[in-house]
Amino acid sequence: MYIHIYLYIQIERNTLMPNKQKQPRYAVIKAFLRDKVESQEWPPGLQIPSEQALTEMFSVSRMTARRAVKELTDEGLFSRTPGLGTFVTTITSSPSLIDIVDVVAESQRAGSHSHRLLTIDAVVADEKTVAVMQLAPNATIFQLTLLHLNNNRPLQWQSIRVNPQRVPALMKQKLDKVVPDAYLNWIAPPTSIQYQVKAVAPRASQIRELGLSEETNPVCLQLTRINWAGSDVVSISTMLHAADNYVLGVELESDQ
Amino acid sequence: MYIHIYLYIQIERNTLMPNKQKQPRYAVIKAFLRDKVESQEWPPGLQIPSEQALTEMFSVSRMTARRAVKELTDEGLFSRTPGLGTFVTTITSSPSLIDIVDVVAESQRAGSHSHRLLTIDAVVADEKTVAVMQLAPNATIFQLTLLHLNNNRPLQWQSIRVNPQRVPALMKQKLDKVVPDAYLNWIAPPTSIQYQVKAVAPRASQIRELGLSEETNPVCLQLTRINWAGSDVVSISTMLHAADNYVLGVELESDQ
DNA sequence: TTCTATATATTGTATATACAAATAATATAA
DNA sequence: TTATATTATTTGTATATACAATATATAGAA
Repeated sequence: MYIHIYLYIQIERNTLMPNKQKQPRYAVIKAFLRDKVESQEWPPGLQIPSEQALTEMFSVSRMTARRAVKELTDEGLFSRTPGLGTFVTTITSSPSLIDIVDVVAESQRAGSHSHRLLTIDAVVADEKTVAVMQLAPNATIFQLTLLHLNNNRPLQWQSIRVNPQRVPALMKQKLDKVVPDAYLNWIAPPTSIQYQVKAVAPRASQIRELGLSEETNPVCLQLTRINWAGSDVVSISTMLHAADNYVLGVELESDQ
Repeated sequence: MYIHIYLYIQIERNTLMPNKQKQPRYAVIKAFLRDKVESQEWPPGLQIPSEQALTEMFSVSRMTARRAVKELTDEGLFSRTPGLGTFVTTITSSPSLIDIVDVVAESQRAGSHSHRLLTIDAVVADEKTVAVMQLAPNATIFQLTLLHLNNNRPLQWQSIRVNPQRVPALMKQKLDKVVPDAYLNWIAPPTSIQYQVKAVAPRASQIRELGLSEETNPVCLQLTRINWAGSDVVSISTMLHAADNYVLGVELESDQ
């Protein structure tokens, strides 16, 4: 049965649909295995066929069968133990991840983005910033705050603290024209990024700038982002979003 | 019996070959490549040595060199184009992920967890729940709310809506003894999980149960989690944490 | 010049093979 | 019976090889 389908696709490709690319064999096996798990035909905990068994089932080499199992294992679908076998994972045992959405980048892609520079200063760094950036005590840093807008409506309030040693010419740029993050990423491309997500109550000025109403006990989702270039901290950004506008993860449409 | 042999081998290793844990060759190449990128010797955008070049540099087969590059590519360190080459990625181009921390599981591991069942009812599902769970209109679901405690201090407020078709015997369990999530994962192990993160203002009852002070404009980080078993929604959980106690991502110690 | 074919470099897929390492079951010896 | 040794199964690492697919550079033809 499987072989029949495969040959059919081959013929399709060569005669009728020249653009329909052939699926690699390892991908076929991956799809087979994934379907078994997702359809719950193979429940969590079950041992799946060994590489040798898959090799015979699909008439491929062991390395090809192995690739399919390996990639799904990397995805967290299986767990393997040498000498024992491969097993369907219980999903609670695998860590869950969530995407950090860059709403500003999305707004820029949509062509509806603009921003307003609120403040830009050279200030003496507070203790925490000194510690994170590994600066000398009372060192001066650049601090700017800005408001990102989507279709001229407030989208995100952002504060950026910049390490002047990595971006000395920051104050000379026309940052009301260029988005500061774009300039920073140009001058000092980050090699790693740390994120933190937190719920906070916005300050009065932030309520005003984000256009929130003060009566309804406003709440913001705050992202803090540290950009590293090698072993140096280039910038620390704090980004505030109105809780109603910004949600991380899947849209679920459910209330509390 | 078996265990005795195992321990014996362990001791042999520890005495005769103390630290010499032989690293696989592909791991050596991975470490080499990772160091080049993290030390910024190879900046973002740079083309790295081809598989053939690495093969000669390390006197390994192409498949071994390829494995090193491939795994780092999967991690997001490199991007590859057939016919062109392999390049160090600009980190802004790769999506960022954040771990969803299960504070309840951590508290259980630490042995300091307890919980209090607040309510448990069979109720008529609201429209949104009917839609997500794909139930008949006005279908009955199980709804329970509970408070998780760590060292007898409020940790998380949780509401769970359960699909009775997948967990019919829920109401007969002693859920003041067993954590409901543990029972649900036992009866209907999830095959996939969706998360959502949001900032919310807690309700009066939640403020009281979480032990928050009402004066200070309390704020909570809310996780919503949908557990799937195959194509069925088993449960929808809403979890509330005091903003001060719960942070996703790295601890940064920075304020707004 | 411009277009076209060819060659080259690089990544992607696939096979066949070998041996190492870990686990479990079985056979053997004390 | 009990401890030890052997065997089989399974996953992990590594090599050598072949050909396909893609992008660029180069040489040749119009």
